Amino acid sequence: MSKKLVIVLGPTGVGKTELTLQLAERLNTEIISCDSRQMFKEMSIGTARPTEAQTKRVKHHFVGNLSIHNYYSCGRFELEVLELLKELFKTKDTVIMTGGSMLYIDAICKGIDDRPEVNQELRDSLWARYDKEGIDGIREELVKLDPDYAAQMDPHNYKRIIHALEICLSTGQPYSKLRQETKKERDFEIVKIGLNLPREELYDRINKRVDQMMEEGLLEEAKSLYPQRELNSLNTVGYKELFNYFDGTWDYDYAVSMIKQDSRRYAKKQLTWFRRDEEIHWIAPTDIEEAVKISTNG
RNA sequence: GGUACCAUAGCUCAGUUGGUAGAGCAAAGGACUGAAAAUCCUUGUGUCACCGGUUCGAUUCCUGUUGGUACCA
Repeated sequence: MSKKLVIVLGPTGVGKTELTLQLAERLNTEIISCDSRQMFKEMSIGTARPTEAQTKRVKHHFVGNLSIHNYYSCGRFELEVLELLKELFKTKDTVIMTGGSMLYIDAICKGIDDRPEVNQELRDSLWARYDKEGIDGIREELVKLDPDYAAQMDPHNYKRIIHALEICLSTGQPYSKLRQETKKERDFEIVKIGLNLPREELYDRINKRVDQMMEEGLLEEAKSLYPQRELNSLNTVGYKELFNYFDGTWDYDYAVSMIKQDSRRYAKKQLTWFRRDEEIHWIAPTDIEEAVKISTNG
């Protein structure tokens, strides 16, 4: 019998956690989280990480397994998940993955190019150059080192320019040479279930969930992480807004309203990404029977 | 009750010396292969409060009405 990975995806706050728990119990299997922020053990309330009660119901992987100081990437995620799946498929026919990190989902489904990991010193020096010379300076450098990529990419997106330069400079060849973007074949079946709600209802849920996070103590959690606010892992909705409050640049009510707004925008961005994926079976977040049916018929 | 000012996009406001209007924010749409909850791009038709008047033509000027703000009673 062929092995199957069921991926439950959808925008933030739609109700993935609860449906996935029920689904895992019905299929007697485990859950792999596909969430680039729930991995950090220091960030619990603001990432709506599954509670202890929930992780006791079903075993979860990639939740609270990293520190905010750790470097991580979707490339590592691909390798580690494939490794884990090999183990899990020894005893399970079906494994569930859930989360909303679009690129991470793609890394598992389609694979990602082999590419060297970034050297921190090189990265720091390129950022320093960007600060000093602005986007024109780094773009000109990319035009020299990889004119093909420079011509096709978004010329305003400094993060992509910097990353392309990192690859050019560390490998000695143009970044575009390493961009294969070929889909990798998997030796297991993949089924995607998408959860969605009418936009207004989704936004209402998101707003209420932010209020709930504040009641649960997000302010204290963010306060304790404030000294490390420069870390990339903390460039995260729910934390970065409160850092502005601690700075004194925003007042409390405004910061909370911005967490809501940024969460809504994130949900919209996720939906934009998922919309073009025709493999997704869209269902209502409460429709567990349909989820079971899709998972078992495949 | 009197006087003055205001009423334009979902919000805050600009503007048209009379030829039916534009910014910021919100919102929507989109891009996307290693820091992705990141980063970046695109999008502004709205009875210009309502009823009349003047005018070839009124959102703009005038009368009145309604609502708001301030001051005076």
